[in-house]
Amino acid sequence: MTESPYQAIKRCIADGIASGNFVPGQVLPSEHELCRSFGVARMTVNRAMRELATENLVRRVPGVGTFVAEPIAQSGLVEIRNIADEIKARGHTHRSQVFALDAVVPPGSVADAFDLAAGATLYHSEVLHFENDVPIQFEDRMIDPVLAPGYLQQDFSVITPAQYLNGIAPVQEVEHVVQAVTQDGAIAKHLSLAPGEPCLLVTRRTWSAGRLAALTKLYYPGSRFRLTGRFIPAGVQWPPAAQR
Amino acid sequence: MTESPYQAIKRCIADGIASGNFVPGQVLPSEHELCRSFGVARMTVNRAMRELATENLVRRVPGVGTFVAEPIAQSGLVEIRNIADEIKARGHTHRSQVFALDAVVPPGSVADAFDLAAGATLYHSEVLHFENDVPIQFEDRMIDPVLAPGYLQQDFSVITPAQYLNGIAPVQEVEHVVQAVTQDGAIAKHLSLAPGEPCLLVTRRTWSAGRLAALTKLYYPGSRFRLTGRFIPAGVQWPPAAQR
DNA sequence: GGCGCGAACCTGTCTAGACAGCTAGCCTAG
DNA sequence: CTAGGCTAGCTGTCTAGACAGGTTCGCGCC
Repeated sequence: MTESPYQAIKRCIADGIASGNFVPGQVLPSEHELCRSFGVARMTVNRAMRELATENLVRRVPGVGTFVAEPIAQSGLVEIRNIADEIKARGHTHRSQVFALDAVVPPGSVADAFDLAAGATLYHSEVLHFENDVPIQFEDRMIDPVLAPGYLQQDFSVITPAQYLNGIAPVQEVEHVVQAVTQDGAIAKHLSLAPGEPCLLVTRRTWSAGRLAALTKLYYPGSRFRLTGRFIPAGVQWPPAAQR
Repeated sequence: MTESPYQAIKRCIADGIASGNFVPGQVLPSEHELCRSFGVARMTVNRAMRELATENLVRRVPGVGTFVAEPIAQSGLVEIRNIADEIKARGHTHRSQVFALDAVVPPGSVADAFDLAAGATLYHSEVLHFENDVPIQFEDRMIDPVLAPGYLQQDFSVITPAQYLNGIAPVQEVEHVVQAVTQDGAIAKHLSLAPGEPCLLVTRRTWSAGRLAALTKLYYPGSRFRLTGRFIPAGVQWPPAAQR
């Protein structure tokens, strides 16, 4: 799969932003300069930059120039996307650190949710995700061993839990509960939360093969994170467009 | 604000799809034909169609043609439900109090989002909703007067803005941005927030007739509120490759 | 010193033509 | 009748040049 020139330009700029060669707010070379650098027509450069702008990687100001956009982390509310993929899609680097990976006997309420016999164990993991070395998500996951027997043998600093699970147990149904909370203790420390800084807590339940598969708590720093969701209601129909 | 040719072509096709003139799966005119119809160069048509493709309104198959996309089936995590209905569904009583209902000249950023001429006004409302006399949501809404001409004449202590709007302007697309924030001032007072208590801020943008219809900020007290959503992932996208 | 004007530069958009890769359908040779 | 090739049509991409509208900044005039 060979890369077309405009894609090469796009990737080049995106890489420069991801690697920190271009700093947020910095002015980028003008289209004219890029034409000369890459030896292509302006329309080709224009398309690359225009697409970067619609992806919110750069901001363009007519008459002034093109600037590296201030990063605003955001994540899909509706879909379950891999946080690593999302970060990479923004042209940033992803890294994760594993704090726990073990089998535990869950508290009664959790055991009930999983319809678990008393004394049975669940697999449990705690992973902190970084975007450009800034902590962005702390993930606390309980998972049914039956559906993910090899869970404890994974290296979650290489593959994310979501990636691994998606491969072996397709998600059938998902429920999200979103709350605004404050945190102290370990989670606040991991996410570098200022005292009293609000924190988004997303509690996600996923069902697979008709049974509860995982119970995940995702903590996001309130000041550096947004959840977004977009959807199109089914069956919309429009009266003829209003003239202006 | 005058519309550029490629935008006119885009809107024309999009309106055709929205109005049902074009049926999902139907072949659209080729770029060549559109060139002749609109009297423009192929690059102009190409840009319009390419953007429609990235917006998932149409699907393009090289060597074959351009087709109206099948509507994306996904139920909203955050559907637009009426807060009054939700509260009543819980068996509680709903009451609301109107703090503002007026026409305002919005700040520049908001005017831009609405694609508004300078100095033009938007309708604006501020309503506080109570569940069993406990404040549960503060709603700050900006809305395009064109789409809701009678907005200012409504009594929003009787009918909620969402109820009214749903009746006159069906929603085409919705975007939610969820953040955890802290508030002070009027909103904190309305919601009886304790100092430093986190607060869920949902910024909702709704599109109707292909244009931004409303920009709504919903504030929920973090300690007394949860946002929940459930959805079933869309199984298969499209079957073009799966065919043979 | 202050003001206004113009030059230089930037992005946004459009044009007319070109080539490449792909597909579907027809048409011919075996 | 079938297999293979040919062709017409489609999208994807690129070019070289053009104009429009906005901003920045310096220079000259008052």
